[in-house]
Amino acid sequence: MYGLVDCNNFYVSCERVFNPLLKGKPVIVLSNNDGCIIARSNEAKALGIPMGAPLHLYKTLIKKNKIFTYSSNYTLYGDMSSRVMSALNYFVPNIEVYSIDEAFLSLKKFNVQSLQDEMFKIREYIYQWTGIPVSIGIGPTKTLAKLANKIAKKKSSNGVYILTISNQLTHILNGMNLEDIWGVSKGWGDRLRSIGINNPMQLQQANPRQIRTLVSVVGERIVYELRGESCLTLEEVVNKKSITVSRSFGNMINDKESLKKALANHAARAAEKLRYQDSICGGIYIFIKTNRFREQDLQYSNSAIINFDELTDSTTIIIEKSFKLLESLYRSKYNYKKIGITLLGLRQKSKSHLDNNYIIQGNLFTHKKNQQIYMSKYRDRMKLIDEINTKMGKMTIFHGSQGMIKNSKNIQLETGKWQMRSSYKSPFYTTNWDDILKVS
DNA sequence: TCTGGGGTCCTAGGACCC
DNA sequence: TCTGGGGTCCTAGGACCC
Repeated sequence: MYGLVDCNNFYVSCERVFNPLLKGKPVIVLSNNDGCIIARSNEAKALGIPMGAPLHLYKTLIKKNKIFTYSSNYTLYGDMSSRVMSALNYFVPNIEVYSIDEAFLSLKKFNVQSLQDEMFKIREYIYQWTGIPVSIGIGPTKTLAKLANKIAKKKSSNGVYILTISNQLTHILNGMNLEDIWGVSKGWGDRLRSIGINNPMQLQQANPRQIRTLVSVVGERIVYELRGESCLTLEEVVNKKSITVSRSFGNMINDKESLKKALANHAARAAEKLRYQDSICGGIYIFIKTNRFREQDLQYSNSAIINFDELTDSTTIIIEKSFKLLESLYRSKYNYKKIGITLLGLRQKSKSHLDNNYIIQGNLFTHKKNQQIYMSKYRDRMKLIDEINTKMGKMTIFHGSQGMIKNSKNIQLETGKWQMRSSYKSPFYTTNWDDILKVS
């Protein structure tokens, strides 16, 4: 079973820890520059304030109802987040920190009978230790755990809900909207409805292949996950694959020097984050934008990428290269609202010794029309492939020509274990070789 | 007048290789 | 000289998430 722990109204709850008078009162937290409303207490939600709403549209409502309003304090929220996560980790050894306020749990080692009591206990302790209230949803797949969490948030559940494959699930899926399912947006919901799939139950019963043609392998996975067949595994790896720092300006900016100043700051912050996770980057991406909400203004949005000759974590180099890109993007006739930088091609610094440990290069599994797995090119792979296929039994994992092997990195011998990157072409995949053997 | 910031993954298609 | 089939690598753009 999987669990999903979600902090209730996280940013608001953080503010409440340090100001208990806010309990029971309507509270909202604002984005950078106090532009948008990005967190709401239940009381504020009840007053009809939507997520992400621009503040200026709700000024009168806020005044009238005496809603407590806070600028965001990300340092505080980040710190509270790590407290919650380590408290959680104390009870559950295998967790995936999914976002600042959410974590997936692997509950394989827990006794199913006592699961509910255990979860109530964990919830209680987290509140005691951190002051943050959480909801816990449990299900046989990540997608169903997500769904269970939604139900756990309702008053009648007392913060914990366990979802199993049962008539109850059928009932629940029938009564929900497609968009209540993790991974289904309004866009996909519309596409699904256009072929007569109107609720999650109908999606669960749909032909996976048909869903795939409509919304890609990602949608196909959702179908299986709703059936209780796990396609998504716990990803405990923490390192980011890209790092972005961007901000909107309070006032619009026209001159190049001010843009450079902002960009240098963002680049320095990004490089800091990069070093913090002990990585080096292979290139950068820069973008600038005018204010898209001012339709009367001339609009301009542009970006550029540069790949470095050598991987680096040096602030000076990153700033220097970002200035070069800015030169190519800057046009003096526009007023700019936003600028940002993304570091690309991240690699683990301390693991770079693995580069010498390639065992196999090239394509391993290929999906042939006759559904067979075969070896593509090199004779000396044959033995190994045979062995792998034997162990895997009936389970076939295949992939297309891309992605699986980037720089021959998909299979590495590390501390005596086979590890494998995910297969993008099969709805079932795992990143852990042990899991593959277990499944087979 | 005022509208956030930071991520991941998948697909299509071009260039190139055997 | 002509041709077919298969594989790799890379990027842009478009989805989705919190």
